[in-house]
Amino acid sequence: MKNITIGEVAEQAKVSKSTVSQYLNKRYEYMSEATRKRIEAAIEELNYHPNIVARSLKQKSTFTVGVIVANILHSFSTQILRTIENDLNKTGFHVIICNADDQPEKERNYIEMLLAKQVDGLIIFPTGGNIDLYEQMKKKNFPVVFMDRKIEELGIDTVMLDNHQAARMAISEFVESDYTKISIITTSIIRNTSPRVERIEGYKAAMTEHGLPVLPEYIKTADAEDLQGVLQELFALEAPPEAILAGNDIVLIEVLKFAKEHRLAIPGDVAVIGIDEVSFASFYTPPITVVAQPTIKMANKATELLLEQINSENKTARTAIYRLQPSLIKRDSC
Amino acid sequence: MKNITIGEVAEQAKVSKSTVSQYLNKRYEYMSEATRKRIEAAIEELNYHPNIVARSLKQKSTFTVGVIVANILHSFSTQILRTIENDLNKTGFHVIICNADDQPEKERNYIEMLLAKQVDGLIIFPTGGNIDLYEQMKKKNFPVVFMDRKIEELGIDTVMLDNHQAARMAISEFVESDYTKISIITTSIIRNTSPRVERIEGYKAAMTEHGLPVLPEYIKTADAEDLQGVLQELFALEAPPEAILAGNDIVLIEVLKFAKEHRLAIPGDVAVIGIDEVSFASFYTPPITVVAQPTIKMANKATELLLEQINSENKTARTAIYRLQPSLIKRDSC
DNA sequence: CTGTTAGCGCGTTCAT
DNA sequence: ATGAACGCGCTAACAG
Repeated sequence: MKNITIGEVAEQAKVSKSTVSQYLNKRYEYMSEATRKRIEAAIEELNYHPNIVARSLKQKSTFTVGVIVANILHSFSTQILRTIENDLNKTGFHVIICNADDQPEKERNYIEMLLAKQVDGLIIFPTGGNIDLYEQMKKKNFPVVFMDRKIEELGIDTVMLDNHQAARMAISEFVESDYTKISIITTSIIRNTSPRVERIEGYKAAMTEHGLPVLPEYIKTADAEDLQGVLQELFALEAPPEAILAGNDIVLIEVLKFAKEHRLAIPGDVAVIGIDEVSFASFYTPPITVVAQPTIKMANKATELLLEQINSENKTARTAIYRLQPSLIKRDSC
Repeated sequence: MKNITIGEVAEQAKVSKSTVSQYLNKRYEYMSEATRKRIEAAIEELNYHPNIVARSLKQKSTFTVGVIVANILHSFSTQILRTIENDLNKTGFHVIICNADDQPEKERNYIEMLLAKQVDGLIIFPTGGNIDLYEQMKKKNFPVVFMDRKIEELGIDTVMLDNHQAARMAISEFVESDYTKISIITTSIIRNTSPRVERIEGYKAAMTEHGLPVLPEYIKTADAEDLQGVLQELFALEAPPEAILAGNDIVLIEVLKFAKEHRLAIPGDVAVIGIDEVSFASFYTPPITVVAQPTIKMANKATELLLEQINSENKTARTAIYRLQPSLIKRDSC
């Protein structure tokens, strides 16, 4: 019923605890063949498994990292999560997944709990609402990497999309197809998260470059539940947009719903490009053109950076923001 | 740089460690207002946070549970995961997520590691390949609940869909629309997982009830990458099916791809019903009829059962299989 | 009300 | 080659 300990193994094998410990840590150099066999047998017989918690207490390493996503509803998050989990497990780490739900208070809680649990590192999609905590970890040299969003002036490794480029690619694509009335819609969160801001900036820059006017009424931001209303407004305009850039998968879905309900032909009545690849893009009618994030590469990079931090003693770790390039997947919605 | 301990707080506050411990555990009944304040101040000043690992070592509880999904690629898994995480976090538990990738060896590894890490309980989508481990946990009275798949004769709490009913609902729907040549396609895994088997059984039973022949060539099972081939075969038949029941979201996607590529009109050339709700079902062209699993309820039930087990000392826990009912979401693909 | 003491399970010198 | 003893950070009697 109860868990057996190293002591009981030692007893069973007629040796001392430390000898068993040696064995467990594969330091059998100074150990007779005979005792080794005995220990092996004892472990087998008792079905002994070392208590990692106790080991962690001593060794200061739990082989566990925490991942805090801003919002688990985005397909982007789950894709990233999937490959982080995969990468990290290969290295023998477990990952505790937490969903901050875009709420800084939740994020704060998670960070504190995870630190108290002595995780070896953290990958965070920061809400931006806990600068003090971020700074504290940075100062303590605790392994952290940010994903998707950057927090300026903090010097924390960050991997994110080249959002400017993502917006540009989409706009160029629209322009090539001779659309000029182009709208961008993003989901809003209270804080000005960098992806949202940057995508809008990129949109503006690209529009200007193409000699197109930047009209505020074409730039929309709303919570998921208000998206239909926003779309109503957009199409009630005197000059409704001919093309919509959906800032993420959730927006894209709402746009497609709207188009369906209002019998707007894509791309006839309105062209659409989404940021973030979605499961149905390739076989939708029409197939949806999309600017895809290199989620696998991003996740790989993040775990790589984190492991580097975890395994390096030197505090002179140079930090950087890694911007990965999006790719346009041309299909027929534009 | 280093973490501060309860000892340093005690020192700072001029009391003993145990008094600080009392304070931390909110047992300030027998503590002078003054010392309480001092401790509070010391904690604040030192920015002290208790080391949960050390606490766990003593208390035998890590407030962490592990969830091992069979295959994280299924939307069903991620939906379940999402609400388990949510439910459990409300109760102060963290969740370590592992993806067994349908490989029993991986599952075995995860179970052993998680147990060694002293998690308080496990929710498993069992591969079925580690009966000995399951039995062992059961015997030790270790909190476990199975999700989605049952392992017979083990007496472990299990929450799963009424798969028979799911298949029946779909078949009835097809029959009501006068389809008679009905095929079912599922993804295969080496082991005979119960959902797959039960859905096929349900299909057969329903077909028979409706006086329809059960044709082996209409019952297909394949890995995701072979699904297109299977569909080829199906439509190369002398009497190709008029309707397809897709056993899960992955199959559904492949069916829709196939239909698109081969210009098969839905439901004109082939009617389709999927098991598992998908993000695009409601606004696809045509909107896809689907048998949805009550994922939220299932996850709620699982965490409820797990917490019950964790919080109960009595080993007379009666166990059961909880079958939740699917619901048909009628749309236009059939 | 507060301090002393003794573990929790394991790893690590330091002797032997 | 092996064992005794101590410490990791915290909790829990038990004194006082």
